[in-house]
Amino acid sequence: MKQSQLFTKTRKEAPKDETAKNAQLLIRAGYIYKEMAGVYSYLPLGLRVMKNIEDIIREEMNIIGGIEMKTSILQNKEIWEKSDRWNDNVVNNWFKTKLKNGGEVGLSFTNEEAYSNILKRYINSYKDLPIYPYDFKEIFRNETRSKSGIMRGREFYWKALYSFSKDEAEHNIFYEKTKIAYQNIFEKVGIGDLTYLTFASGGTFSKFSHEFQTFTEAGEDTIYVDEKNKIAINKEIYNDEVVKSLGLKKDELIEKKAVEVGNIFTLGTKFSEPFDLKYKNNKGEENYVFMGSYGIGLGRLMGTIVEVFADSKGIIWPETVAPFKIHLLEIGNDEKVRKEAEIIYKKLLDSKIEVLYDDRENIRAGEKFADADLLGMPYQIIVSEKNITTGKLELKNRKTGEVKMIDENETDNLFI
RNA sequence: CGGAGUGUAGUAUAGUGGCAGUAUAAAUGCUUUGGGAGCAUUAGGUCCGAGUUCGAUUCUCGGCACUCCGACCA
Repeated sequence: MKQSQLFTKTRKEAPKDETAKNAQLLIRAGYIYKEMAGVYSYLPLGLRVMKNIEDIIREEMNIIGGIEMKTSILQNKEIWEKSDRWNDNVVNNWFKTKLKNGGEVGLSFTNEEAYSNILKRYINSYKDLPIYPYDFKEIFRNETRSKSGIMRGREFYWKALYSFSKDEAEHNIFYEKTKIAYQNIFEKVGIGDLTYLTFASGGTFSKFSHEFQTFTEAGEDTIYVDEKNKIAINKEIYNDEVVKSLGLKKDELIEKKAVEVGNIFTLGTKFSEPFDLKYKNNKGEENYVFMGSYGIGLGRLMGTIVEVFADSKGIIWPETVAPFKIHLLEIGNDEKVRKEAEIIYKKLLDSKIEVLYDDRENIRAGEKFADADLLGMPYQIIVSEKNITTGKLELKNRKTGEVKMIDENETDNLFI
């Protein structure tokens, strides 16, 4: 993409109504636009990051048998009354609205009810199970206080998968698979080393649920970490008994601030009972379906990546999620430079390498460099008069700052 | 939801009961061109409502918005 076609602009100064680093940088760089507290629009660059994250998650979900669908945003009150979660005393952060005929609907706030209700129509026999539907979806929560930029919003985009299994044993097999899938996802988006499987409070059907917590001072959670075994315990359940039951030693645990980027949860029959979600086994006996839920907040994940990698100059995207892999900078107003940059731009496009080409005219070198650092593409290729007279290009690694001089024809195979 | 604070130009900030200033972004011209350039010119602003006052951006009250601390986060 040519940068001259991009309507967003960078800003030097952070907005006064944001203190979270992720929001400050993403707004300054033109990835997101703040609509109101806890509500952000995703601008062209921001959307590209979200889509990259979405693709990584989708791939892993499909590998473990996930099947993508899309549930509605407007939610039927009657369905939520079955699980008693329409009740304001039970759930106090719904966005509810009225239909013209006076009826009430809600903006989807989580997905258990929607899935249980739909799947009841399609699950009859043990032959129908297990199944693992999921969707990517906007979720709305009327938080009394949203904060931390895009890490805790009133409107956010998430992936939620629900597992429908015949029994607990079958459920457990899938549950273990999702742990691996989740760890793969966090590896792929670049925060694997910083992300720990964390034991958190379970529910009726299991002692623990599991969160994936990423170390960052921007996080809202406190966890106790065993770095050797790569597991952690959330402060909310941290006590001697829990430490012991997990085979850990208290004096080997380190306290850390972290953000919950994903969680997996055994639901058991909590929802299949109120929805009367049953199947017949091979003896004709009826049993409740055994459920689990598996969520990842994409905006929160994107914000976490910014928090974790940014430096004083701006954002640093891991290659896998960067809106463009390469930022091609044309330096100086020179016809020869422009022609050379155009050629390289076309070559990169032909090689299917995603490139943002800073073709803006009459912008000084310093400003282009500063913008490129703020925007945070993993590599910058610099074309200038100085470079083309020697037949070389400058390749700069945004993260390390390392600069390599490469031949013009080397661009073909550098980034495959 | 409890507590605290802030609303001034597109953005970031000064300041004042009596003509609202600076930086930056924007527009025009000239110069400049490897780390957010220089000069000149132009355009652009006091969140909304009520009250006090000769006069309110400033003081008072109400509303709205935003931020922070806490609670909540199924």
